[in-house]
Amino acid sequence: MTETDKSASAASPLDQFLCFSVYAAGLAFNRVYKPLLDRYGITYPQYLAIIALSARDGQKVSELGERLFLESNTLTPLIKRLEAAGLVSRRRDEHDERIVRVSLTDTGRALATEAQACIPAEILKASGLGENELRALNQQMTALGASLRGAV
Amino acid sequence: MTETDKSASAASPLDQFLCFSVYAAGLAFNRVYKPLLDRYGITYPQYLAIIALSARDGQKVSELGERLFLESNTLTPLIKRLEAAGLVSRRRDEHDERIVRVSLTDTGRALATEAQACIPAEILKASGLGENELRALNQQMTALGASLRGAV
DNA sequence: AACGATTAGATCGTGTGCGATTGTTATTCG
DNA sequence: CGAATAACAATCGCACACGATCTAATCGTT
Repeated sequence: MTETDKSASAASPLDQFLCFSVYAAGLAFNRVYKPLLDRYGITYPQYLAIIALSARDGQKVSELGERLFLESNTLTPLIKRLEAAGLVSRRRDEHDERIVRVSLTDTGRALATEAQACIPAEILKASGLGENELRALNQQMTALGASLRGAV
Repeated sequence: MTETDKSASAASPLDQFLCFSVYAAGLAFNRVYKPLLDRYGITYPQYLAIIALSARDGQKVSELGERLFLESNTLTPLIKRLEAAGLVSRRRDEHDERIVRVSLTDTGRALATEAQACIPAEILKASGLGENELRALNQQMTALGASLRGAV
């Protein structure tokens, strides 16, 4: 394993970039999840939104956005697709009509439960990591994200 | 710092997902890069493509795709935008007309040089990591991507 | 030479991300 | 009270990602 390793492709300057390995790992995660999620008819970001909703129902769009690091311009259409699929419901807050609260439907909650029961194990296997390694890497990536976000 | 830490948002099941911390770090990288790249009028994926091209000129679209883990359906429009911006040139291989070879123009090469001179230092700073930590994390993410890709 | 099979890239439709703007509903303050 | 302001979600335009399909060029076999 030297700097002239050709196992996958010739050495590339991209190999030196953490941003690139993160980008590429993100693409790879997406591709591993896709066939698993196709069974449920949802996309990977939709899956993340459902996980976030499974923690607490009736979250505001902006709260969901804080958890997912997304804004209404991305979330509104995504949530509407989940609504069209019958997985979530949207309703205006009765005390503040500016706010839209999102909840899982029974179907959505069942999907969240079922998906969380099968998928994580498959991902763990695909990652090639042990549970402890995965947890450690997760912490580092969480910290990295926090640093990058705070660096503005 | 307990499981009820509320510093950013209440604990979320997403916190347990490596895929999510990677996803969120990817979003965060994108947002750190955006103002830096806006000066050059390019996007983050375009920047990665230019870095990949700076290693070797005249790469095939498919070679570029192997480096970036993308396919022609994504790369063709991206490269055409770079061409429209005057940063790369596209020409058919003279021995095999199916192949399109992509090269940096002088402008594109100058941009690659300049961008690589300023940006990595800013990113290192924003990441909150030391050089060694960054290198170690990069290796782990590269390995993770390789595992996920091979797991199909 | 001629045919089908393979390869390379381009194209199309859908779903994110995101900067910028808009519309509507609360809140603040004169 | 009423006008300015702020907050919230929605909308719009553009640029990725990606499955699916298409076209054109080459290769392999006979």
